[in-house]
Amino acid sequence: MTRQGDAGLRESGDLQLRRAVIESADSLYYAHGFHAVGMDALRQHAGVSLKLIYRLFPSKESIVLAVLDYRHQIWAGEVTAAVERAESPRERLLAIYDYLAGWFRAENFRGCVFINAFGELATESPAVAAKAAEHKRDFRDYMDQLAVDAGFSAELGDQLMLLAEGAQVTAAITGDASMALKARRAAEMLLSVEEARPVAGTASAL
Amino acid sequence: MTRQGDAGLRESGDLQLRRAVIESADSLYYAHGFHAVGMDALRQHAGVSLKLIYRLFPSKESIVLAVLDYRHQIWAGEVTAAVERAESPRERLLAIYDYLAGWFRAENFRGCVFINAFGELATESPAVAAKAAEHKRDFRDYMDQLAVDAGFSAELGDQLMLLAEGAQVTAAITGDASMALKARRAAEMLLSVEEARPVAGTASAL
DNA sequence: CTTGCCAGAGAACGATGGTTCTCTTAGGCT
DNA sequence: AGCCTAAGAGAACCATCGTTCTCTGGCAAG
Repeated sequence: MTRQGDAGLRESGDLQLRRAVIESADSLYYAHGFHAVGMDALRQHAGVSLKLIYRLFPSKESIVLAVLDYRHQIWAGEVTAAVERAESPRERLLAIYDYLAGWFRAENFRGCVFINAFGELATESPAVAAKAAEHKRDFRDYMDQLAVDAGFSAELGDQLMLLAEGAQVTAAITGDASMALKARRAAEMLLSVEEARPVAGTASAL
Repeated sequence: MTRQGDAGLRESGDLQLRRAVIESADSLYYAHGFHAVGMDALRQHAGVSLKLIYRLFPSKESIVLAVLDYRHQIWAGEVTAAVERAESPRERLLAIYDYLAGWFRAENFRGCVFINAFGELATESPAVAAKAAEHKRDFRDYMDQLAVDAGFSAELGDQLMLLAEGAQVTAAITGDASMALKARRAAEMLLSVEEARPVAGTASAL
């Protein structure tokens, strides 16, 4: 950990530091909003110097983008894990709502960070707007794939996604965690409709 | 329009001015975000002096709250009008999605101002957070009432509301206006389920 | 031990925010 | 006509932001 020329160790140290800064930024930004958390608050919470932060990131915007990447990975990992835990194709499609129910009840729940980031930063940062759009499209594609894999239409995946998004905003704004359950029951009804009238040309034909 | 003591005329003039400022603020805040629009930009767009603005409103926050009130009235009026235009109880429940479809296609569409305001200002302004919550609860109550009036359960109203909210955020972030139609088709399926199995203790029993 | 480099702490800087103040001017009343 | 009020324009004020710079101290190499 000594020589300047030792690129390997320096790089790995930087990666650890980056992660520490990102995790600090993540919790602060999520709790208080992006504008409300200045670089000084981040420096203090992360316990590093401003100089170091600006060696790791060229600007605050790049930290925000890194946080969004970080959150996307966490979200994708946890959602995938919840789905994998489900025991039937039908339960795989409904697992998202149980995951949301647990999340909504967390005491630090403040809605979807991508929706919040879009509302707060989209006009001043096209990069943030693009990241939010990418995240939502990714989630939509995932639900579509899940639906198709279970023998339903891709459109049903879209509909399940809309219910999940609606539950997230409504739970965040009104503070009503029961929205996850309401969304789940709506999803169950949608599944029952397509089960009664199966879609042509899907995996169910195999 | 002359004397200072003429409280009546002074008041009515102030009301007109208030409305002009609120309308300017509304279009600017919606287009660019709340933080991004300073008092000077508002002064310029509204064509009035800063001094006048601060005589009409004690602070920027109060302007934001006034804008939210203004938007809520517009939303409620337009949604109600769209619902009244529908010709069957079933169509009354679905009218919201056609209204959303038209809105999403507007070139200045940037999502629900209450969701955006919540994401941007909730942490620094409890009053804004409360207004957003009030708006969403009002919409939910309205959909619940519509559902009950049409002989469905109030929970179906909640579900229709979640679909509408999901469509708003998803359309705003991804720019995909077809979300309104997807939400409508999901809503139609939910209606068909409850139609097949009517709910006890509703208006249909009368 | 001396020298030189690097990181940390925090001041400094320029921009911008919301809010207030000053100065000027126009107009109605006695 | 002359004053008094009020309004407009915009500078001033103070805080805070993101970003950069300076100063200082410690540690490794020679």
